[in-house]
Amino acid sequence: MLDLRYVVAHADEIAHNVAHRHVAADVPGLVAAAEARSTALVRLEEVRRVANVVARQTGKPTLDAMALHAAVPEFLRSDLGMADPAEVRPTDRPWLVQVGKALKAMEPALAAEVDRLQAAIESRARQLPNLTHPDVPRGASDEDHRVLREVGVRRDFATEGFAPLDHVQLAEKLGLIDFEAGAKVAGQKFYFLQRELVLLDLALQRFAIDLLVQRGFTPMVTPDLARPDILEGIGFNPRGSETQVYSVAGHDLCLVGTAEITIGGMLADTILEAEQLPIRIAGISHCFRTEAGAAGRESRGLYRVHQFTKVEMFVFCQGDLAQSEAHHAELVAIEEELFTALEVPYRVLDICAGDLGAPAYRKFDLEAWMPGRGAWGEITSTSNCTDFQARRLQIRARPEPGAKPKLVHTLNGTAIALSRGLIAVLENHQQADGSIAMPKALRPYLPFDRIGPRHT
RNA sequence: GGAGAGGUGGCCGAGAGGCUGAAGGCGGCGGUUUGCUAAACCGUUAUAGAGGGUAAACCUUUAUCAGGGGUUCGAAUCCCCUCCUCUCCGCCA
Repeated sequence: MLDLRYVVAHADEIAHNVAHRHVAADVPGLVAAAEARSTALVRLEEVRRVANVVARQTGKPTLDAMALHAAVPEFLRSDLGMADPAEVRPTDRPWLVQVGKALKAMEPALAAEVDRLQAAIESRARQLPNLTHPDVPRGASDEDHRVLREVGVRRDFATEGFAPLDHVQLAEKLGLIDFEAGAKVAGQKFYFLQRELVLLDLALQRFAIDLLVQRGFTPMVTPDLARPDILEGIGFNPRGSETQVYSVAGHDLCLVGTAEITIGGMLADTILEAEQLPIRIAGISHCFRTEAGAAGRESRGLYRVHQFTKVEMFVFCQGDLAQSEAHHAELVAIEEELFTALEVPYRVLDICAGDLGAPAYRKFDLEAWMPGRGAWGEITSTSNCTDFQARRLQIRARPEPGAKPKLVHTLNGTAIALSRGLIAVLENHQQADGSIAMPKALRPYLPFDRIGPRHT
């Protein structure tokens, strides 16, 4: 969520940003509603103020006729029978009660008007995405992302003398994934990991966690469910037909799509001290996604599934762009270090404005080369959300001891997703004999250095 | 799932229709005293919003005692609903 006062004061800039991001939002309507609300609110507060004065006077008179008359603004006097000071009876209890009743009767309509305008403001404000980093490329399609660099060497399978298989074929041959059983118990896009792949999955988690702990992250295993207001604070929409989020029937809970939700939520409504920051967390969770509207798209194998495990990085830092951008650069660097160590060729993308998602100020994706598809595929994503999430969640920090709290900046990034990360490792390390060599970096975590080959 | 006890300011803890945004204490901040520390004493110390003020200061004001609704001229206090926390029992990994 953006700062409403900023939006009203910079309506043109916001309108440009909305267009840049290819988002539909009614900025003029928002500004008009904000101004109308301000007027209505002043009126409502005046009525309440007078009601308080009259109630106090009824209980224990302290004002004379002139003072009581003076306490009532012009626009209310005739309605209250106080047009002239002579009509004011400051010690006449029944009279005061009548005045109090008259004031009370006015309140609901005024309050309803304020509420109506407030709702109009909020529904429009919710459509607004975060501001955008000036270097973010324009556009809204996959071709509009900027390729920042390409790292690692893609294997030349022709020279090696065999045609690479995709991970589904590899897993089939080696008995590593059972998609049919997954479909039987839970439906399409669920699966059982089996045999060595389970150990590889755990090894990748440990590998990522160990590296992150070295970098000063606190490891955590986080809840897989969260309340809807936490989801909304992070920028997810738990309701509606297009939602990516599963809700639990009979409970006010949702299955999380990422540990970003719970880690961000854990500090909701908190004021942090300067020395507590930055807080850097490495969270392990399961991730659940409905993939509504994604039917048929890149749906083979593990690429797009309803459930996977993920090691997520999350950072809370002071609400200062220089600091959050430095953390953002570090998150990308860590992602690159992980996949370099896993000997997976990748490229880094600066995601274009139209594809950022509402909370992100800037987003970098890593795409791994996936020989089985003969294409790049997204494996990680890291976003600087500046104060967009912190504002709704009310996460603040004092810039220095005793100073007024300021909204923090939040950042998130994938260390490794145990679905696409598995694809990248399996496909890039397949051998001519049908086995899969394990990257050296994982050897300390595995009781074998290759999976297969299997001869049946 | 069953039973009970609770939710008041940064924390503890009073308050049981009207000068209560809330006693008292702790903690924090400022000051006096002091060779330094400590102690003592004095003062001060919620958040969000609105209006005014060029602005910082400041002034006025609204709301907030878990949340929502109700009674009343007036609610932290009375009534209803919801949520949350804790304890015990059951079940379970």
